[in-house]
Amino acid sequence: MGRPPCCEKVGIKKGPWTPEEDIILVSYIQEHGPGNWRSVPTNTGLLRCSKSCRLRWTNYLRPGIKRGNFTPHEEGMIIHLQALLGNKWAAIASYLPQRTDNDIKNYWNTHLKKKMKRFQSALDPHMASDSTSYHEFVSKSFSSTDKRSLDMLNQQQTTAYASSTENISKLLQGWMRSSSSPNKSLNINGYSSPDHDHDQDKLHAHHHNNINNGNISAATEQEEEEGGHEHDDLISSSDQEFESILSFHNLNNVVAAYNNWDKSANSCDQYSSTDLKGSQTSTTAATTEEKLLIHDDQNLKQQQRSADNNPPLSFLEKWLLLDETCTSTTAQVEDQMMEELSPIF
DNA sequence: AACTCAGCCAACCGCATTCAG
DNA sequence: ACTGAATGCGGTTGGCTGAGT
Repeated sequence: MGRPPCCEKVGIKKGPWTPEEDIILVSYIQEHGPGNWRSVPTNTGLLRCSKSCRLRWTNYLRPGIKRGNFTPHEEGMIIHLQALLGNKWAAIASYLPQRTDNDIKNYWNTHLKKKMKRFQSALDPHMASDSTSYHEFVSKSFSSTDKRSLDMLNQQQTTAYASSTENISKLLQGWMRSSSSPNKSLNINGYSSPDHDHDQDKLHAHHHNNINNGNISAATEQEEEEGGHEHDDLISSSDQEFESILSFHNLNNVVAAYNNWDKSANSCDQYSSTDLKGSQTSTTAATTEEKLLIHDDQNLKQQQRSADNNPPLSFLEKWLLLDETCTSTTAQVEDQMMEELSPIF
């Protein structure tokens, strides 16, 4: 016969997780590692279904998850990947390891889809003649070479847990806060670090400045050339930003920027590697996370080795890979990128 | 101050695939 | 080889929150 049932339907708790439950789950996974979800509710005493435990871990408690404040860079990646892969959120999330598929899916449904709609409706009068949808438009911007690049990238990388214990410490801090101030809402969103959010806001604002400082995309240019000013009002600033994200037309600038960027990416790789080593030595307990860290370091080295044996990466690969291996200095690199790629972003 | 409404997001549901027995 | 549970994944929903009236 098959396996015994994973969990009984009766006595299973549903709804939002409490900080106490989170702590129980996190400490169990720290001890035993993620996986074997069936045994989690039994061994922890949590009145949750194994499925619920796995979801809670992967979507919220897993270390290294970045929450909220999607950067324009991430937006661009999501838009391109969605155009390429469709609603394969797990596949898209594999290129953005700091984001969960649920997070990306939510962000797409609540923000990007609307932007797309506005963008499309603003462009429609021009697109109507050749029935080009935004999907086709984006796909055209994204060459078949890039599709191959994505496949290559998928083979090269393994999904890696980020090296920080940020989430767990936030969890503990949030729990301490909520314990000491019972009136305070136990809203799990409260775990997010205000400093982090602040930095993200600054970064976001910076990107917006760069974007809004006069980058006219191909579509807008086309409109101007055709004297289609009647739709100017329809294209909001966010649409312009959006078009900028989609536009890969100024390839000369891309190549120039890429050459410079390549250097920063290399130094960044070193950075992340030493970061990992540093964090390994600084922790004393041999936690599961440490094991994952060591695993990650090995993966990183393996990636670097395999990269040495492979042909030069395309611009897109660098873009994507950089985001994977260099999260600690993403802000710096993005700033540099935004300056260098100003005609595009 | 009270109410309504829309936006957002965590979590659930159900289907498809994988895999243990 | 077969069965059925475990797992993965995408779609959907319920409840919270803040803005508007």
